[in-house]
Amino acid sequence: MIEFNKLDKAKDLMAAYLVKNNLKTSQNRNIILRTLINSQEHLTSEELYNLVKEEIPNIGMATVYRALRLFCDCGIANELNFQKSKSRYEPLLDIKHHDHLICKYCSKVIEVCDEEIERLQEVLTEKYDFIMESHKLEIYGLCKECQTN
Amino acid sequence: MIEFNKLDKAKDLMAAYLVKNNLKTSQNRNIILRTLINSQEHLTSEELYNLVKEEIPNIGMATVYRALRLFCDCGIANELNFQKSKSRYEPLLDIKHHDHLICKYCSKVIEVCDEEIERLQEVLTEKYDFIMESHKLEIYGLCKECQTN
DNA sequence: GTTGTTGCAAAAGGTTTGCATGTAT
DNA sequence: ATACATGCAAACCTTTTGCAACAAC
Repeated sequence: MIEFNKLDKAKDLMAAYLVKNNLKTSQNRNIILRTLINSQEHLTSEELYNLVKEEIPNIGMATVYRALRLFCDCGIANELNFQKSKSRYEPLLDIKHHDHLICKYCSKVIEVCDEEIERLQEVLTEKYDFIMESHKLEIYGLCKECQTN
Repeated sequence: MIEFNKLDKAKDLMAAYLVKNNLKTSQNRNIILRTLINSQEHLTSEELYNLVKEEIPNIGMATVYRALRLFCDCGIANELNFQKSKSRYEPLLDIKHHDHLICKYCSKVIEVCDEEIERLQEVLTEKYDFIMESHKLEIYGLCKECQTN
């Protein structure tokens, strides 16, 4: 059984995008990409910046932002806006659309998927002659662990 | 048939909140409240500020922000964050929880409600032993009118 | 050699806060 | 008379941008 390698797939996606847009490869961007993909969390730009800084001490915040925008354009990452004025980013590879349960107390994010809700959303939008391009469902509350505290 | 008066209800809610927290009434805040409630749109703070300015030319932006925070604390209004770094506010009175269809082209917001989706969200959260406190469903796409353009 | 990438600093954009003054109780 | 509300300006925080130096092709 061959283990699927997310990072390689991300690199391929990015390489194709770079070629298509006449952009150049860069060491820094590759490291930012690896750091984002290997982290299983939904990082803020600042968290990602701090992680990357361990490897590239003099990296600039702007470089991280520019890389993140490029990853979103490639389809490698997704920008999430759970709360005002602080974006988080999630790798997008080979995951179906999913929703988020967000714990208000520990800030943990649980990814969930419900086919029936997805289907009903389509029915709902059709009722309004609305063409759905994307959607997000966020449920805020108290996770299992925080309930005991 | 007596028409339900949203503004009066909002005023009552606010009055109770002010008393409970030893706050004072204010002319400006009342005008901001009326302007918000009477507008049926999802205003940004700036849009609200500009509307209020017609009545109180020298009103400050800070006053609008302070009022909006208070309205949210009262349960009179709800802060929406459809896109990064620009909040919109909707009056909350006597409306059931609802979701939003947001047109990416004309920025129109359609309020919708689907009981079945609401119910399935409860089932979903129970599956994860998650206690839901609030949730939001936002569907982005192309509204009926924009499809013909 | 040309052009994209980077770090830095400055700017931008939305929101909040400090402070002296005004206003409600 | 006390303490909250206000307008103004400055501060704040996240994100973007201009620019000269650097790196990839």
